[in-house]
Amino acid sequence: MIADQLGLHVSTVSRVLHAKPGEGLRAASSPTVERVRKLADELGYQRNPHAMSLRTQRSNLIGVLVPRLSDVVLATIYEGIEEAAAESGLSTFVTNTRDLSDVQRARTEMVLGRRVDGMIFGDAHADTGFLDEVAARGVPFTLVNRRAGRHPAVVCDDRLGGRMAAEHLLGLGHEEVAIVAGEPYASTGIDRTSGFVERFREAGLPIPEHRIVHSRFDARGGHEGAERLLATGPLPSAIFVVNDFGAIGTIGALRDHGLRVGADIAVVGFNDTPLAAELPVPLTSVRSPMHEMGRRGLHQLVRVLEGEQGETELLRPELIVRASSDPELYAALTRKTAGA
Amino acid sequence: MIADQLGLHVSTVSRVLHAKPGEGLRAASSPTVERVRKLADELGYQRNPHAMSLRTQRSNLIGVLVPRLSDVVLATIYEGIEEAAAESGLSTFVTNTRDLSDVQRARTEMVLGRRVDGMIFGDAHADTGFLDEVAARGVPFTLVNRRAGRHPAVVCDDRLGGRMAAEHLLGLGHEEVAIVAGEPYASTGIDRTSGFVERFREAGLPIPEHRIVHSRFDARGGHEGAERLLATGPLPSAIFVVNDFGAIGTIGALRDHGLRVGADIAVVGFNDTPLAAELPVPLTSVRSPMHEMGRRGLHQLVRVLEGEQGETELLRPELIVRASSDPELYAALTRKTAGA
DNA sequence: CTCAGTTACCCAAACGTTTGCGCCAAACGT
DNA sequence: ACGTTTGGCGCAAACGTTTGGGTAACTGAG
Repeated sequence: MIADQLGLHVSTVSRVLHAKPGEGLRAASSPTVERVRKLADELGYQRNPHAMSLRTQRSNLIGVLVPRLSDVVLATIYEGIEEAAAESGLSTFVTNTRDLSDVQRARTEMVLGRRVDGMIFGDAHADTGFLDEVAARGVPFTLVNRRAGRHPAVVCDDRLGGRMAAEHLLGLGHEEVAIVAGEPYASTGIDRTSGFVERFREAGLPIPEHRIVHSRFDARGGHEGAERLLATGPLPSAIFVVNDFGAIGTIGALRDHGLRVGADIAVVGFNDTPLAAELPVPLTSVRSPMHEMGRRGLHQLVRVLEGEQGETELLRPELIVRASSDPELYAALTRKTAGA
Repeated sequence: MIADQLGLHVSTVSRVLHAKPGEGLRAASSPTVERVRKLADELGYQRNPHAMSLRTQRSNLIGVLVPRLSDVVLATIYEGIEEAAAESGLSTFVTNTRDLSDVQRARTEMVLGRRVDGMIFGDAHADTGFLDEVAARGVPFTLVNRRAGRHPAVVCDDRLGGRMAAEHLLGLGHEEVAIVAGEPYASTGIDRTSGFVERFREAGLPIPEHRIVHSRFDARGGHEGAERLLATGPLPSAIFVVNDFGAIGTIGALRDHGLRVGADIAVVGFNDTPLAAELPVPLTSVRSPMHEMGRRGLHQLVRVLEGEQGETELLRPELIVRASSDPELYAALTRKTAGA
């Protein structure tokens, strides 16, 4: 640090530059403080984070694991995390695990090897074995996107979201419905499905097993899931797909089968991704506050780092009705097209 | 390091553990080497990266700036970067700049403050002022996604991609075409547009100014761009949108105007995002090798870090024809629907 | 004038590595 | 038997901070 080339000791400079306003009052005399501050930003001084981390055993780094960043849902959540982290003076480290357990393990070790202060998992599996281990090692972490076990998590109230979708379709008179349920290890898919199923059961319309198929979370997954659904038994009048990308794939499959979404069959997605509204037949979707989820997740982690108990938060979803399920909106849409 | 609690000096252990195979032969005797190695992974030893970075002045960290990670194009490029980085023993630090110059500056300082070894910019602006400054400061970096000035960059051959789109539409007999050209500061939009324009000019069909509108790169941007296009003058028979998300927005706008994509008007996008194929009317798109672009970008940076000269690479695009522009494919599509 | 109580600093250890240098002993050459 | 090489390792400095513990000089009370 060249800053002590104005005759001061490095420790004095350190105190001046990094004393918390609450404590460092007796750091130095105000003239010295001025001199130091001045020279510091004249030289564009930035403290060396490695030296600091080494000394303080704190890196101000946090590691984030997600299944795929190219999934807009996770990317948006991560944007929230990063934004909140920056506000708290933390930096984040994000990496893909493709939802593979061994990659999760490997990347976790990697990230921990970088001496992060804490972690955020966006790719928790329902089988909590791995997370339990991590917790047992004393690593501070929180979950976002998916919950698992009793670990603190910030997620959408997915069960409620599923119920909302069900409520909507029930209100439209649908009785034969099917679900593209996502991966069986993801709480998002599980909870959304069970909320949906639950509401239909309450309405006296239990959904048979073969009307529920699992699938990957991307467009291809939704496509394949829908194909399997269409291959077996009579056509449902509506399909609930637990994520928008999957819904888009499902729409593609329906199109391949000559079915018009919104007219021949209703489709409801989840997350209300920005694309939902722009689709040729706009997609009804349950909106989840993804960005906010990331922000809250980071805040929870900060709490944990401060020694408090992490809490689980359920964020409220909201149903956005569009033409893919609402006959009136669909009619309005085709009216415009016909009029052209 | 507790590992020297078997009687060895820390320096010896250090040598044993991190000698490059090429040189460290005289590090220690093979029995000692064994003992050290054994204890090391018994204890799960991981070297402290902060201490190491402090000592060696190398962090093995690289900073990545992108406009938005929630744009699947950038997210995919980043996945490539991260994958290649992991293979090279590097870790990456990614952050959004929302394409705002002051955020770019601020985040760059932040990232540099973290003492990264180099940077990758995915958000270069055509105005190279900022990048020139960074280069002048001696920061090693490469560009991906967009090129700018003479700085080494790995990008799609966007001009060629634009020509391909033009060629395709010319082949189909289109004469009145329009362009939703993206942000005016992004080389992607600029080059794709100019390639397209160039090819049409060569065919004796210059495209008038008012048929080219700028737009944001997201779905809303494409929507608004198309609206402006539709508000002025006679309808074109085809629209080239410089990115898929924008194309989806454009499709939404066309739908709002009662136009059937593929029948009343052709649309061609760019990037061949996974959604393109799944749209109700599948989208013709110029595929760009996004993942590979990220990988190559990282490799270029590694080269620069090794003191070599960074090179600019143009990756080959590929035209994927689908129903949104091809009458036959569109007919096949509606035939299926009608047949249901 | 003395002495306690500030005020404004400096000192030095410690964080965990890396690395040039040097030392000892064994091996080697003649 | 006596230099010389070399294998195997230890020493200590250095990287840039933070932080508990000083210690002078100054201040004001008695």
